[in-house]
Amino acid sequence: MNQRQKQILERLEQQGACTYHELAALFKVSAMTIRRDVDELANLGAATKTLGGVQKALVPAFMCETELHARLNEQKEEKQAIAAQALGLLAGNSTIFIDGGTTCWEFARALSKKAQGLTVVTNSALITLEVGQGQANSVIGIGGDYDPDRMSFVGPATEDAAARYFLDIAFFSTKGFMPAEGTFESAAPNFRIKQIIARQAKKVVLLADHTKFGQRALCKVFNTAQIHVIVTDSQTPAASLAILRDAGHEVLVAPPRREVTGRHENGQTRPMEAALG
Amino acid sequence: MNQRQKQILERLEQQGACTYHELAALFKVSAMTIRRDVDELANLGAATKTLGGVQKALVPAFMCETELHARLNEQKEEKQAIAAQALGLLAGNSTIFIDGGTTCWEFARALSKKAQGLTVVTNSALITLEVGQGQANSVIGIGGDYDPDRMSFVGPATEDAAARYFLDIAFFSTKGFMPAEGTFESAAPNFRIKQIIARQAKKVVLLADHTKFGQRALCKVFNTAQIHVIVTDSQTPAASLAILRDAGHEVLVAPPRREVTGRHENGQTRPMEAALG
DNA sequence: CAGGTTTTGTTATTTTTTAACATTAGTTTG
DNA sequence: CAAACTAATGTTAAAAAATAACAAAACCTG
Repeated sequence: MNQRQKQILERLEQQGACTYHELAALFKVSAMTIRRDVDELANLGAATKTLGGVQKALVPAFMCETELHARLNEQKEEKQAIAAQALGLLAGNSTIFIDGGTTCWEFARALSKKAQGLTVVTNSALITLEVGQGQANSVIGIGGDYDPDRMSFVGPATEDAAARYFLDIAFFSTKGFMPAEGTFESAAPNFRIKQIIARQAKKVVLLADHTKFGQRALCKVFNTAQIHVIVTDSQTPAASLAILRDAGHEVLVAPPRREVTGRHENGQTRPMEAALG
Repeated sequence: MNQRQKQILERLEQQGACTYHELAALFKVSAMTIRRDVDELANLGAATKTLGGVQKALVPAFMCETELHARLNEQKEEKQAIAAQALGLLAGNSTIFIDGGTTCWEFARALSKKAQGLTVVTNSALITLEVGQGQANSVIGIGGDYDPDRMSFVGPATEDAAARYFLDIAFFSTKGFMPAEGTFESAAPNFRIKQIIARQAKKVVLLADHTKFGQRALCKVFNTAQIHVIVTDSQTPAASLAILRDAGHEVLVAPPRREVTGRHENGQTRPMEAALG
């Protein structure tokens, strides 16, 4: 990124938007040059093109550039398939817990569109917003110290608050899952909350796509024995499934999802660029 | 919003982006009609215009179509001016509370850019995200029953959690403010939380633009005597200010914000629209 | 300094946007 | 029920912007 581009961004930060003409005059270069600068900035996601100019990037202020945002899109297909499958476990009027992981986020999205009448407890701010916005289900948020990287609440206050709730079903995602051992997380903050919730839930469900299988991480959260149902996708090795079924666990395998029909195949993350054949 | 517009949004939800031609063919109407539909959607913030078409709004999917979203833009200038002014009340390393109103949201936005090292307690999910994302300040969220209309947590669990925190400064917004009486809210849910927090804060600050003055609403929250500082904008009648100052309150009046220099005078919230003299 | 590369400027072409007006459909009202 | 009005849609022409392709300048680098 050249000097001029940096200055353009600075200006955007103050003004919000500029026309090409304005910038061309300001830097005493041709509009075409500005145009090229802006093209790059837009490609970087640092700014947004408008009709005759540029604008401050309007990506959702939160969840931009976060590492979470990237994770949200990994194995998206599988996660959606798992989410759809897990929906089948819900009965009307249940009280459920949804964990803050990315697989659970897909589950929450699916749920907020399809399910209704549920009471959803969560320590994830993202899931609170997602489910709450749907209006069809009520949400109870567990507060505490906010962890922006996970967009969820952690810490002692969260643990205290979690202890209030006794639920029908608790849905968890995980960093890693060894069928013969249990689930693993890479960081301590949220593992205690998970344990508290699981202990007070009638049914514990684990949502884990095939990439989670065989992965260990820093700390162990659940023994496999604590988990009643495992939902995974079709790419999980049969051997793993067998171990779980032999041990008496209910295992749901989500079928691969159907192809999308439309022609727009790209990822759609930035304006402009669109038409102009 | 007409039927076609709703369908456009649905399609965007799936595809991410469409061209005008595509939509015109799909609905068997002229491109001009689609264009007009999209213009409206873009104005609502429900979608984003691109060069030859539309795109899924980059705004957080939640908080669109909500009545809150609309309120966020009312008196935006004044609110920003007030927010900037209120920033001056902050000392380093304070622990503060920020209320869930829209004025407070502007304050949170300003704060997350300018301030650092603060501990911010809030029962607003929006503010949690906003401030948390900035990384410069830590956030403690107060959980409870989630109220999607306000994007904040309310109810007994929230009240219990609120009772844990003793703060240096608490910032509140309000529905209505009668200088000789106090502040008013239209709904009961959040008034108790405000009272609890205010009781435990060393300093209580009210952020209220001129439109709040002289308005009563369903229930009274604070007596004016409970409020230490009032921050308002320059359009508030001098008589009101006098009453407050005579009663010994600190009153800050935010000066009108300087004009933007470029030609882009609008609030920069949506792409396109920009140039084209 | 010659040769190459990168950056910038110019121009012509295509496409989009806009605005103004014409048309149609839909509603109200006498 | 039709006239009169209103709202929605379609059509067209003019203005502006985007793109692409090429020309010129600035900048290395050997």
